[in-house]
Amino acid sequence: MKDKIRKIPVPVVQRLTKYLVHVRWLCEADMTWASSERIAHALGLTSSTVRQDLSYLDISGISKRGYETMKLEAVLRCALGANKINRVVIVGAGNLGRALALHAEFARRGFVVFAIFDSNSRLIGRRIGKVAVRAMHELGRIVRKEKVDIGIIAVPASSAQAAADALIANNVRGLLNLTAAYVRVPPRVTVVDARIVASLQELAYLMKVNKSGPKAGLKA
Amino acid sequence: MKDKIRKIPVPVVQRLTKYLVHVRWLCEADMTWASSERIAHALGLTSSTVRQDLSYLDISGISKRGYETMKLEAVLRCALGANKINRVVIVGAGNLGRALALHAEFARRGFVVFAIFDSNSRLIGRRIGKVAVRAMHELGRIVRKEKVDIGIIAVPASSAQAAADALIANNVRGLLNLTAAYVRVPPRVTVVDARIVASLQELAYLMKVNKSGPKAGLKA
DNA sequence: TAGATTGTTAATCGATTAACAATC
DNA sequence: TAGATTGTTAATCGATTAACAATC
Repeated sequence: MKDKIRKIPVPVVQRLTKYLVHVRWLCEADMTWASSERIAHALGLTSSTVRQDLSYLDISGISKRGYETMKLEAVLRCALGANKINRVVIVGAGNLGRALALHAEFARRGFVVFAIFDSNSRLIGRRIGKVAVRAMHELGRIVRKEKVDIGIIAVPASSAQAAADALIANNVRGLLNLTAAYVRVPPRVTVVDARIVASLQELAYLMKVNKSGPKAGLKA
Repeated sequence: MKDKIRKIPVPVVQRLTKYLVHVRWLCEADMTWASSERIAHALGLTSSTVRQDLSYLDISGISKRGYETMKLEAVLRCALGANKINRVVIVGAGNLGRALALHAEFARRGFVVFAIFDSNSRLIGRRIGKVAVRAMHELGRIVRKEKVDIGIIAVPASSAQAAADALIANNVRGLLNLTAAYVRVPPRVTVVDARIVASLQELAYLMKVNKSGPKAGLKA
């Protein structure tokens, strides 16, 4: 049982999100124990990687049994901050922005969408699930009032930096960038890119390479 | 001028997609030359990384000037296979699937959506942009007829594996997985995950760490 | 020419894998 | 007990950064 909370490397954090999904499923299926080998197999990893990763968490496994799934789920949620409610706004009410606003998975994982903004006046007022599209000039007021931490950027790439700047000016501390653009931010702000077209391009490249050269592309 | 085409590491491929976006913009702005230092600065990288990355491509820069943007765009497109048209289908006509089917950026980047499938009979026949939602039992016929290479999985996580299996059985060689589920595939098939909720969780974690400890989270 | 910038090699840094003693 | 499985250390592997001679 380790107690120092070491800073977890990014690749490990990315895998922890996968463990959480899988372990949640194991719990639902009433599996009370899971060995590193079984988890690894289920997610295309090695047991060594799994044990190394879980060693960042405040949990101990037991020889011959493995890890207790309920406890593992709890410590994963805790480490990832998945217990906390994260207050989110979406900028851009195009197809993607609207889809995300309606995405039930978000709320289920603790990401609550408080508002969606767009600069197109024809969209203003339109209801998207529980929220209505608002004008950009309302962004500051609402973000501050609702104490929003996270902004999702779903505007055209050419407006991405402007959207980021508006969010940052109103104390948003994290951005999820869905555009192809690179977004500059000050050090206190964290950005994660989730660029679907870039992922498709990566896929196309890997497929090209995989054509003759065997060995699958298990990644991300 | 190197001519051997080395296999490009995944982190490099991911950056190449960013260079392509940026260089396209430089071309449009009539910048004919760009140094590694300028590119690096624009994308939050070091010039060393940029030069190292570009050394995988069939291009030479010139001292004191840098790289010719038009030529760089061309070799990037070529290396990533971005000249080729990629034939795509989407499985799942929920909010996310529909948004992607309408996403103009796809077509512009050479990813043409040939069909969208759903198991919900109430959605069948509904038009989404240029395509209509089809029943799952039509998937095999259409994927084969249109020689589709790539399947985008936008179904609920619990159906992800079934969707993948259906696609793979019909010779699709690449999958973009938008669900939280882990998808098993044979070695000839390549998978890239683009899980938005996982990205949000990663963001939430990095924000937590970034709270006190300074030094920005520039990543992905 | 002098100075800027490339291309590449070597050094550093970090992540993954292997191995194995401890333990249930 | 014997065998399975953990936790951790050490070895390997790969990616990033630094440095610098070559060159325009």
